[in-house]
Amino acid sequence: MNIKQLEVLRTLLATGSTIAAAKTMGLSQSGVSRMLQQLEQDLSITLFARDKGRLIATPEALALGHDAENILLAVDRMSSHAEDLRSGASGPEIVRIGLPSSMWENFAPAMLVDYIRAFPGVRIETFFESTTAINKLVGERVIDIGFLRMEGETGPGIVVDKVASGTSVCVVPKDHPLAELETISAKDLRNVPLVLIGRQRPNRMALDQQFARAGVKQMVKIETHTNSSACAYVAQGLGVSIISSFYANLYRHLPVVQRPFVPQARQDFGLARAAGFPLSIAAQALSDALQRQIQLSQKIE
Amino acid sequence: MNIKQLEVLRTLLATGSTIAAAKTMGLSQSGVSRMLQQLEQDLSITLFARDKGRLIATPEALALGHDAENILLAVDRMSSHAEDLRSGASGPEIVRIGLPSSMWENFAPAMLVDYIRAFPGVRIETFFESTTAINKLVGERVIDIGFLRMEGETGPGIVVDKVASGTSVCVVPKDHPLAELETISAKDLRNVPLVLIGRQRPNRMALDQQFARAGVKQMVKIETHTNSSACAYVAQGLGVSIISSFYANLYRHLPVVQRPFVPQARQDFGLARAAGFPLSIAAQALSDALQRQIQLSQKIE
DNA sequence: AGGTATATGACAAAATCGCATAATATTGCG
DNA sequence: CGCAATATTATGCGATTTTGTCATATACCT
Repeated sequence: MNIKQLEVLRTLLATGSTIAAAKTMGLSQSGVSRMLQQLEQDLSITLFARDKGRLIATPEALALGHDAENILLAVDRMSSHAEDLRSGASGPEIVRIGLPSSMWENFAPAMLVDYIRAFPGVRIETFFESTTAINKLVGERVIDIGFLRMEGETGPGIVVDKVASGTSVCVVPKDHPLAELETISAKDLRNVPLVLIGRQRPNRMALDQQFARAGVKQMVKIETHTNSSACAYVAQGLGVSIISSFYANLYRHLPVVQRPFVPQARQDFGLARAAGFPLSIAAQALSDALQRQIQLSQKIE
Repeated sequence: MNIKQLEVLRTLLATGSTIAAAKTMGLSQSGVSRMLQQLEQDLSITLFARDKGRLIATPEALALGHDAENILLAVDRMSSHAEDLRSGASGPEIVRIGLPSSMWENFAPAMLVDYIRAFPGVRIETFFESTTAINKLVGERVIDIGFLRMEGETGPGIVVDKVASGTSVCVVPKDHPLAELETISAKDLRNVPLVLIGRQRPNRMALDQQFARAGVKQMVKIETHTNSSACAYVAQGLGVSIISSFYANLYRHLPVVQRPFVPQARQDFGLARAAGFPLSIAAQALSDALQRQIQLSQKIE
């Protein structure tokens, strides 16, 4: 598979014939025909039916044509990006911080109130993203410092300092029968509607295995991808969820309670920055403010 | 530029040398070296500095390496998609919906409570993403339906039906002097700390121009990228923000008020789905539940 | 019969790739 | 300090593969 072949697929879908596609692409008709055949061979799938000497797009062609479009758009973006980098642009000094989406309502505002008191002139940019995205954006120097879950591997050229930890807890509505238990295990969740996050992520797979070992089939009602939405769904009675106590502590204001989910898994959280690039004074101070806010948010009342 | 070259870039960033990259990729060292040179020539940019006979990644390499990764991931997805199409694989039916991050706390849970009452057996997956990301994910068939701002262009092969609208409002803390005004204009925001979103997006650029035309320099204290964090920052007294009334209505529970920001811009919001693929009954019902929840959220009390 | 469209044989040009080697730098040891 | 060993990138060269065109065969429709 190569980029020219994907352009052929896109153009064939748009024009309907090899002759028209050839004209559009500045190639010979036979060249287009060969490239189509080569792409079909590479993908081991028939993209166009040959019906009485004419090409008819198969449903597979339509489906994969979209994938091809995505690839070609990504290629265009890369080319544009390269051009932007060549021409260069710069702005005033700011500090850019990446945080999980769970932190926008209370944690981040409180942290910034604290920070801005001491650094009134600094301009802040906040990104609420997933751990994976923050990892990437720190590596790309789009973000100066980023709070993320430590899940083993970070990108190349990134340093992560551990700043917090948590353990797995089950979050249930305040008035739920399960709220009366001291601890909750997979066995307690038989036939209980679940709201789960992190599908296909390592911690989620470990959780799935805990259920499997307990011989309990998960009754997943809602999959989502943020701790915040999981807590909100629990508060609304849509099910119970299993997340880290670190995040659960950020949602004490919701009508939910948390119980240790046994056996408990541990989660570590860190602050990521690019290796080899010392933080500016402003950025280091924001890092300090973040850690003060972590202390406050995890304090047991 | 070709796919093999992008793999070379990715592998070089990961391994640091042509010898290691060659080993990883099953190529010769000289082949890797040539492909890197060819890619640099194609992009007209230096990706690696040659420092004493060794390659040192430039910032450009790190930035473009992310683009390359996106392309390669898209290629992998296409290959996997082709394989799925060949094998005719299918799983349990679920509905996957994309929503802005602003909706996780109240809107989404309420919508799902409503929906699940009528469709108890359907499994839901929620993605809280930006308009751009939702656009992409709908196009890639990762998301079945996605709520997004209508900003002119959607991806190819996507249909967007308008389902809501809003106007620009200034969100200020309840007890702020500006709360006493009936309407707020750029002139009223001279020397007022601002919390703004959507930097480099079209609507934000239009807003910037409004300030420029009024001769008012923006005192941007915080840049962020979600309506929810903007409202939270305003509630904490970190500044005032200008967002759509549609989103402001989702945060009436915060100690903030909204005033028309004049001259008022209008925003349209739509529900996106893939063109040519009719929604399943379950997906259509979720679309209906979303629109009912929109009616409820925008009701004036 | 003429027009339209795709597929294929033959061939040339371009690109890819590996081998061998040159050039440069670092490291360890006497 | 000098030298050998090792590590790394870049380049000349040749073989192989891929790309792409020309000419033409084949099929279908009017």
